[in-house]
Parts: sequence; structure tokens; C-alpha cells
Amino acid sequence: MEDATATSPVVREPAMTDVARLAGVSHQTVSRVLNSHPNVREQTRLRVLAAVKELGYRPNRAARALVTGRSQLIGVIAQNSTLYGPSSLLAAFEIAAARQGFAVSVHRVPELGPASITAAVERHRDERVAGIVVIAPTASADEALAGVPAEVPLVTIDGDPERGAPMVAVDQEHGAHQATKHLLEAGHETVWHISGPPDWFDAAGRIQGWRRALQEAGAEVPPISTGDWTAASGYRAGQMLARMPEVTAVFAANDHQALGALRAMTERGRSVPEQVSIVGFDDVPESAYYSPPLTTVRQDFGAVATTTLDLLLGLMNGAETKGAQPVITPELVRRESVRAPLGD
Amino acid sequence: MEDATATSPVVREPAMTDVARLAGVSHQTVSRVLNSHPNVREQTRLRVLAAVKELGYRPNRAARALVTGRSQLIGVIAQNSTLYGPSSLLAAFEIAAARQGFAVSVHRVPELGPASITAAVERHRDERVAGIVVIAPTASADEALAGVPAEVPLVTIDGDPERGAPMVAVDQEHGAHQATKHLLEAGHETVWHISGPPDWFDAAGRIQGWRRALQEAGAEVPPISTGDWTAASGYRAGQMLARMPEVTAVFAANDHQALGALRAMTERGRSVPEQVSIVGFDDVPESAYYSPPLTTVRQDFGAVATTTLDLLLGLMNGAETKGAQPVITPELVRRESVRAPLGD
DNA sequence: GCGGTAAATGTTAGCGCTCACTGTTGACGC
DNA sequence: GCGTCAACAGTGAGCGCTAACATTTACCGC
Repeated sequence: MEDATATSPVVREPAMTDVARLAGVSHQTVSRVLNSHPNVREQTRLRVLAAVKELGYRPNRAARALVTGRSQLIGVIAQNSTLYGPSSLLAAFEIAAARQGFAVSVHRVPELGPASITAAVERHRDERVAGIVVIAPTASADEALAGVPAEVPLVTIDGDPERGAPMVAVDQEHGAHQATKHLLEAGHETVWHISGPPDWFDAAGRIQGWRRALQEAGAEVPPISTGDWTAASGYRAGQMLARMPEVTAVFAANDHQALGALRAMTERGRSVPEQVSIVGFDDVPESAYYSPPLTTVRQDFGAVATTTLDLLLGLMNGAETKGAQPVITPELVRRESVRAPLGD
Repeated sequence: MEDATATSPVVREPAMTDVARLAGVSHQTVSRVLNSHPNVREQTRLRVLAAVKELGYRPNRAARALVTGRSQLIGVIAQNSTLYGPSSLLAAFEIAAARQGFAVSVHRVPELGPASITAAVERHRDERVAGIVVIAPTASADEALAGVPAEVPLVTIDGDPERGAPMVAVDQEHGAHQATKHLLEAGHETVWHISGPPDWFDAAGRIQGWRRALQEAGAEVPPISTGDWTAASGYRAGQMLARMPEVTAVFAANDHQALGALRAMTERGRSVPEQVSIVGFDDVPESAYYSPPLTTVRQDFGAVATTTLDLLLGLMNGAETKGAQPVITPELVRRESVRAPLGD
């Protein structure tokens, strides 16, 4: 016996029928037990479970996906970047999905153009994913999404609020408004803004919130310095702003830009916060250790992730939440980079 | 037209037989074309391709995975963290895999203990992944890997060099050696070290390199301040070090710890680099904008990613590279946080 | 024109699972 | 005692694909 099998090189993984044979039931009963269907006698259930354990049986998800047309996989599409926001979000989502028994297949695209987004969606559909999440913070990304068939559950994060599709977003406008108002209340005449790239919805929302706070206070709305989220771009903008004595308060669209601006100010002898106040956005873990520790706005990525998953799960179960767009509210974190202006 | 199809509830996706029928061939020929087998007439090939395009056919990867026992999916296991190194690595790997036609299924584990690693491996094997990559920078992670059956191609990144399993790593020892030597050559008597968590191989390697450089130069080896990669821990260590006038040079195990130390020094009136020189590790994009811009060590994550993928692909194809452990060499980036000590 | 060979294509049998059925019990009411 | 119905279990088909083998076609030299 041993010799006969010894020549067999392939040790096939146990299948459902093997479990069934061992437990003395049909494969269908095994299936029922594994999918926790009702109408299985407790005694049978235990016998099957024992057999599963004895054989070390693990269901073949490919086979299940083939017959059901759905895998227990959620496809995520994200931009290729190590930006703090998107990466944190991705990590949070992976955790949330794992907790619900879903694996996450991530597809990074070089840029968020319609072509690469469409390709990524197709790839995920080939894989028969149960749903798709797109971290689509730019206008170009959002366009491509219009072409995705409605039968694929799809949730966008930080996408275009106007599109009316299921989406989860952080209330950027509110966060920026808080930040700007905080500077204004400290006594500054007005607040200058170093924005993110204009094609990002996040950046646009932050601009809006900043502008609204200014207008509500009757403050002048100065021209915007446009950055690209990097510290380098914040530095360039900061160099310009440092030369203008009337600039006493700056709201940067993220912490790294704020860091660049801070550096530029310091280099030019404009001390922060004595002469210039700065507020960032993101609350990257290091921002508490900048010089000075940075006042900033924190987004709860964990909340975004779980909300997204809930929405997606609802969509998969055919819930009529087509237009749902839950919003997560960010929060101001006060540290030491804001002070009243000297003139006061 | 619209009305006719509107009543049909299920619009089945085209399958291989549909393509075959349209092209006037057998489904097997379609399969051959799609898998670029030889022995298909050019004319037939084109006819099949045209049919594929006309129907918008996309192969069902679940079906293929079922019959071949392998999906075009690579499973990655990583720790739940937004640490710069692991996240950058992950992103780089996803890009590299996509270029080779592989999707990446990511499983984040709360901590790198044997239990969660084993569970993650099982989950990936259920999915019939073609291979597994484990970012296993801690000793606890490495233990769990011993139990994985040999037939699953598995490559470790930054794991235990002693284990002898396929692994890709950055030469931390070399990087730390360079950094320390750089400080020594600037004229410092010795170099103090703020290390990473001791159970991380990266941290251990950096300690070794630091110590070797010191010993080679005949310098005293001061006690280590242990951190946990965060700026906060660097700050705490920095506060201690700032109080000791003999400390003129610090090598921090990563940039964020360096930032924390930098802040502590500044707060205590010890200016960097005039009174104290600091070197970090990682070259996070913002480190060029710290005050002062940080001298650090850059790791090429792209190279780690492509090397890992090559190794894994080799393993999948049955290559006899069981013991391969390619090493990527990091590079010193000189900026402004290092200067000769005052006494000189 | 004929066998022989190689190239090109077709046929058949599953992979391991779920779905939609069809049986088989046993408890219960009248 | 018989029908009824629910609870439980089994049977067979087929999801869409690839592997192995079977068959047809094209082409060559003599």
C-alpha cells in the first residue's frame, strides 16, 4: 500500500468529497455545514467539523468563486504614491476588510487617468471581486468611473461629490474652515494659503473652506500659492511668502507643505510662530516634533475605512444606497505654530 | 434594441465557448490563442482575437485558477503600520507585480506574531496564490514562517538572515557603517546611537554597523538609547542626550527618530549641526526640509521590490534558488546636519 | 501519388464547488 | 392509521477553464 502511493508524487489537497467520505455524509452536507446553512443536525455538523479538522481541509476559494461568480475579495485601486493620506487609508481599509473576512487585492496605478483606472477595474473584474473601492482623489480618476457597469458594487473614496455615486469622504471644507478660523481668531488680518494640486478634490475642498472662513470674517482673500503636496513645493511657496512682510499667517494644505514653508520662513529669519503662524493638515505623526510643533487638522482614516466597507457591503447585498455619501468630520489639533501677530 | 435586452434579466458574461462559436473554432483553440501557445495558425489567431474583442470577452480567472491550481495572484503579508519603510516597499512591490501581470493580495496583520502570520498564510493559500511575500522585519514574524509547506513559493523581505530561506534585504549593517563613519570622519570622538526596536532585524543590523564603525576607528562604544521608530521616542532619547555635553554626534536609526532628537536638542539650546551632528536613516522625502536638512541613508525600495519579485518568480518556476539572499546596498545622502565638533 | 511527419485543430474529462432538485425521515393532528 | 409537513440528507448538473489525448490537415521527399 505504502509503496503504491510512494511513487505518486502529487499529494492532492483534501477536497470536499474527502471530508464527506470521512464523515460519512454527502459533499453537499459538508458544503451546508461550511456555509452555516440551517437544517443540519447538530450531531452531523460536529462530525463534519471533526473530519474537516482531521484532514486539515481548506475550501478551495477558486472553485467557489467559479460557481458563485464572486470571490471573497475586494479590489482596491489607488494611486502609486507614498502620500500619508492615501497610504494610511489603504492600511486602515485592509484591516477593516480582514476583520470582515475579506481579502484585499490592491492595484496601484501610475497615474489616475481614465486609461489606467479602466484597466485596473477590468483586472479586478476578471478576478471576480465582490466589490471595488477606488481611492479617487482627482478629477481625472473620477471620469473613468462613469464607464463601470452598475452591477459591480463600487465605492469611491474622496472622489467627486457632484457625481452622485456611492462615496465616502472627509469634510475637507470643514477642516480648512476650522484651521483658517483658528488663525483669524488668533488675531491675524488674513490667512495665506499654500494649496494642494488643484485637480485633487481634497485640495479644492480645502481651498473652499479657507475662502469661506475668510469671507465670513470679512478678511481679504489673498492669492493662492499652489503646491503639489511635497515639502519641496511648500518650501518654494514659503520662500515667496517669507519675503512679504504682510504675511503673518499661512494655512498649508498638508503637513509636509507646512514643513517646507516652515523651513523657508526660518531660513529667511522669519520665526515661527513669533512672526508667522502656520497651520497644516493631516496630522502626520511627526508633525508634533517639527520646530515648532505644528498645529494641524486630523482626519480619522479608520472611520473612513469602516464606513467605506459598510457602504460596499450594503451595495453587495443589494441595498438601495445608490446615492449615499457619508462624510467624516476632521478635527483641529492645536499645537505651537500659531500665535497672535506681533502688531497686535 | 434597448427594449429587447431590457427584459432579459441575466446578461451572462461571454465565456470561452461564445468566443469559439463566433470565431468558428473550438473553445480549446481560443484557450490556446489566449495563452499564446504555439501551433496556432496566424489567420485563426486573428479571427479569435477579433471575436474576443467583439464580445468584450474577459477570461474568468477563477475558472483558470480552479483547473491549474494557481491564481495570478501574489499574496503579501505585512504589518499594520504606516511606517515609511514598509509602506514604500509595499507600494513598490505592487507596481512591480502589476508590471508582470500579477495582482497583489495584501493581508495586514495587527502584530507579527506566529498566530497571525500563520493565519494570513493560510488565508492566502485558500486563495491559491501563486506565491507569498512576507515583510517580516521582526524575529517573531520569522518563527511562524518555518511551518509553511515548502511547495508554496515564499520570499521574505528583511527577515532573519540566519534562517537560510529565500530572502531579500537591505544591507542595514553597511548603511549604518557608512553613516557612523561619516560622523567619525567629520572629527567626532564617538557617535551615540538611538536604535530602533531591538526585535527588528533592521534595527539590529544598524546597531551592528554602527558598532563596527566605532570599533574600527578605535572609538568608545557608548550605551544605546532604544527607540520605537517614532519621532516621540527619538525626542525622549534626544532629551537625555541633550543634557550630556560630551554628546556631539548622534546616529538615529530612522529619520523620524532623528527628527525627534533634533527637536529635543533645539529645545535644550543645543544647536544642530553647530553643537551636535545628527544622521538619520530612510531619507523620507521631507527630511531635506527639516531644520537643518538631514543627512541620512537612502534605501532603494524599488530595487528590493523587483529583486523580490524576480526571486519569487524563479521559485514558482521551480528554480533551485532555495538559499538565495540578494542584498541591496543603501547609500549615504549628505545634507546639512553634520559638521565638525566645536572643540576641533 | 503515397506514406510519413509535423502542424493545426477538435474532443473529452475533469478541477472543487454550489444550486436546484429529489428523496427520506419523523412528529403531529385527526 | 394515514396524510401532511417540516427537517434533514443526497443526487446530478454545470460554473468556465485547461490538460491530455484524438483527429484532421498540410506538406515533404521519393
